[in-house]
Amino acid sequence: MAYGDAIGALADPTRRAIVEALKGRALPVGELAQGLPVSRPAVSQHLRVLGDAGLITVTPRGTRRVVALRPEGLAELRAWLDTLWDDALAAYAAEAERQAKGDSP
Amino acid sequence: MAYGDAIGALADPTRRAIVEALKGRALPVGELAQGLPVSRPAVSQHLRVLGDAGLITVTPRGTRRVVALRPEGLAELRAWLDTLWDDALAAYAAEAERQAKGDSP
DNA sequence: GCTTACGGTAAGTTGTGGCTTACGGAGATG
DNA sequence: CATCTCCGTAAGCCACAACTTACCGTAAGC
Repeated sequence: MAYGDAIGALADPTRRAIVEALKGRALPVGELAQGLPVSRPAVSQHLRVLGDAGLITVTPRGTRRVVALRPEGLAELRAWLDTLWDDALAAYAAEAERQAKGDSP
Repeated sequence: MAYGDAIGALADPTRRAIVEALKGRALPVGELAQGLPVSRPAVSQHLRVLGDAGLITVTPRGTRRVVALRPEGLAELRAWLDTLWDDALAAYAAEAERQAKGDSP
């Protein structure tokens, strides 16, 4: 159930802010933390969660650690959401038809 | 930021179980609670959260309250995820190209 | 080799979210 | 009207997650 980890990771506003900040470009941890309203250790802890969820990669470059989005991590979540969407639509249509047929007159 | 509510709602495992249970068909609250490992009041509280997030609809039918998935609630979340996906791919490609060009020899 | 910048880890605090039990109200049924 | 089922709300408890400060590795620059 890896999409559960991903959705759990993205549920936190600070972690969504991190992800949004990484949408354009990869960033070292310090630079990333500078644009956020929390301390740098807090960012480190969030990065661990995002990493465990497979949503980011961290690449050491010299003394910096460059953080980047990892598209594959989103794939599973997208797949789950899509099937959920399809099933919801199907159930919705089925219910509407039941009502149209006069299920409980 | 309505997708935030949606993602927050889906972050909880019990609420995901509720959503999964509703994938096939709409259900009254009691019947829904019967298939879950938590008490009925707990389900009621979860339904409030899911309802506030726009992910379900609750329709009184006699003395029952029938719960159904609401596909539109998923639309915004899907849209956000899709743009995130696109941007992640773009950033990933850009980073790969930077490295190929020999950014830091 | 020493120092400095970068950043992960440890320890402790606190707010909040999910759960339970107990209760109350609305609609069907006789 | 009396009763019974269905379900939402209130109150209280507890675990956990997010944050802070303090500390310690590790790579680079002089």
